[in-house]
Amino acid sequence: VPKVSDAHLEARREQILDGARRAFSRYGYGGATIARLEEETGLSRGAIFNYFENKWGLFAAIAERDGSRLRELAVEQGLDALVHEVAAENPAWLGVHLEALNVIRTDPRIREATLQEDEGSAELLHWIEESQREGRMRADVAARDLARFLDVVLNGMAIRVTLGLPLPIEPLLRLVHEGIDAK
Amino acid sequence: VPKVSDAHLEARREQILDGARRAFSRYGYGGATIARLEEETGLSRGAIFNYFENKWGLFAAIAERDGSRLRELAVEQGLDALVHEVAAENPAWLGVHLEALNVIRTDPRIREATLQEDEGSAELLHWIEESQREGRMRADVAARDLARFLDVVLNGMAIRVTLGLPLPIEPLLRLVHEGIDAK
Amino acid sequence: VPKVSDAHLEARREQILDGARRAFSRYGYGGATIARLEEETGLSRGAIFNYFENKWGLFAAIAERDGSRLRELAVEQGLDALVHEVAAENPAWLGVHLEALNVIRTDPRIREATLQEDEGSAELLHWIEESQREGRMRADVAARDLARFLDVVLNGMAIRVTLGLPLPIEPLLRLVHEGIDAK
Amino acid sequence: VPKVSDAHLEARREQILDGARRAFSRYGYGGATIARLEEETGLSRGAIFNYFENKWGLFAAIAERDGSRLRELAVEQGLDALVHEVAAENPAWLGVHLEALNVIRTDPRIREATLQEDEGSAELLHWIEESQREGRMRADVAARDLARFLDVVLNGMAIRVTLGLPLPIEPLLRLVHEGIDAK
DNA sequence: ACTGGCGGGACGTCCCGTTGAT
DNA sequence: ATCAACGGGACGTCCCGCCAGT
Repeated sequence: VPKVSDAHLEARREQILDGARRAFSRYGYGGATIARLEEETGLSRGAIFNYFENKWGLFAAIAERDGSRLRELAVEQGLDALVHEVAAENPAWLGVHLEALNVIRTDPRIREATLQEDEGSAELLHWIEESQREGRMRADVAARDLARFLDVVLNGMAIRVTLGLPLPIEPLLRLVHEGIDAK
Repeated sequence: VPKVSDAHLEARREQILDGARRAFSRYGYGGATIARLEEETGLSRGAIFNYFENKWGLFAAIAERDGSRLRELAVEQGLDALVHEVAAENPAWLGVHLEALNVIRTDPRIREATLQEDEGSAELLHWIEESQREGRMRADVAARDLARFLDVVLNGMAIRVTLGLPLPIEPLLRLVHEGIDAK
Repeated sequence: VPKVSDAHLEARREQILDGARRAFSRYGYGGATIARLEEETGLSRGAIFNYFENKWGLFAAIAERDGSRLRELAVEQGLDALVHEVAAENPAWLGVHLEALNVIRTDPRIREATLQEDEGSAELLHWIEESQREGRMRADVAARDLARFLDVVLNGMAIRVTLGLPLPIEPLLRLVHEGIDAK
Repeated sequence: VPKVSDAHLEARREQILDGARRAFSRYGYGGATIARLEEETGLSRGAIFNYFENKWGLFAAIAERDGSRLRELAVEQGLDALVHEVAAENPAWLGVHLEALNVIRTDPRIREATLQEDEGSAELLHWIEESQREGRMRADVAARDLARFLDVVLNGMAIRVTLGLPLPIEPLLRLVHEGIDAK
């Protein structure tokens, strides 16, 4: 018989995830010390590590969700809405997404482990293929390459947003939709 | 009185910068421990800290050079040549460029210090304006916005390259030049 | 007002002592974490600390019983039967006995507290003196010294048994008897 | 080119070994915290772990030497001299010997790793066999069993000595000799 | 009576940068 | 100019025991 309700447990878990997400986003994985995780979650190490194996387990739980959210949201609500929202809010999961890429890039062990896996979500690809069939996206470029282009743009955009640099949303979307060269 | 020639001193300094660049690129700032810097440079702590104040000073010296190289090279040799070269070589300075952005993003003190500064190089802007005047780039979008779009694309591309993910150079360049929507 | 019978309480207490004895014997005092005590007893922290002040109190309760069992059993059932039994079973209390000696030896506070006390059980001494009077043990060596010799042999034997090293029972008993028996 | 002489390095290493030996002997492996190792060696963590991989590496280096010294000294200087010396001095290596046995007994990983190895030194066995051939030790008991008997006695004696309990040297040697000497 | 969520002290380890020796 | 021994701060983790909850 658990001491507290499952709802409470779940709420605590979310509380930890939310606080840790902020900490990881703001300070990066290495910069998010346990002390900062305590501050940001409002809980002690004892509490945090009661829900997660260790710091890496906590980050992994967050990164797994947030790491692909950029592409998922593009599919769900469309490119334009995504860009508008992200640019306006600079959500913490955007920082976690970038931080996850950092860790993959710089930690030798993690790098080997994760790069084996599938690149990107298949859903983005499906969405593009469907858009091509419906005539909304150009079909003379392979869907896979369109997906990679979008990945490039979204990540590049994420960098500017998380750095707090100005992002000209409308012109950028226009360029993405049309191209930069003079006609 | 120096025992060795100035040329020797300069060579040693470059030796350190080169080795450290590899280390910072591969492991990130935090992951590049002094021990790894020693390995990669082939010199000892004493030598390294004789030329640079501390680890941060060494990184700053490298990052200052490499941080803007992406944009500079775009101006110097054109977008296409840059993309081809970067994708093929994955140069160490590319990793340093991304790592510099990481540090700016995650280290509170650095963040405040650097974001005050001018955003990006003025040279990129000049080059774009010139291209617009010469009719090679579209003029119905502000040069500043074109520059930011290029920044987005180049950084996004850098992420893929440094992660070792496939980058479809020709299609990507085509999309950048034209746009993704069906005509 | 207790909700359960005294018999139940006593049974629970024994359950805890038994499980904890196994844990202390296997892992030592420091290695027997509360988590392992929970596993081994099948009860939770709350239950354990409801019956015992703290981890040390639990160990002390066990060690007090088991610490002198070696000598007690020698008196009760004779040396030969004891050696046979111990070598065959490697009982948990044997490990606790050794672990208690360790703790006394290495914990400064415990050391001072326990070494004041009487060395060994008086019963062993009485038994030896009686054996001497009855002509079963040699009388040309002081009973106190015979007791200490037996203590040495029993502890040394305990080390081999708990380590799982082979113990040649019959030859060993023969050598001991040739030392202590009356001619 | 080393900064300091090899003699200095070797002296430092011995200084660390000596201090750590005292700490391990007095407090046991777990009780010998890094802080206590610093106190006892008079050096900092930086110095200690410059010479040894980690705490376990330091202990292993000491234990490997001291773990078998009891049997070695028995061979080298004879049983009687050994017992006299050990009882009078309670040398730190005696505590390390016992502590090594503790660790082997209680640490699951160490246990598996070490119990595979050969039991005891072959030298003790050779010495006994030679003594048997020369008529100084009884030959009607297998040398291997005599060795194990001696192991039992020496370890049991070590416990009493390290605990600070009185050890009646002459009577004890007399009893042991009546067991092992040739008639 | 019993559970287990949680706080927080202490420990081993990592690693930066100083310093004194070549 | 270069080296490597060394001091010491900070971090992640372990884990004891309290107490709120049932």
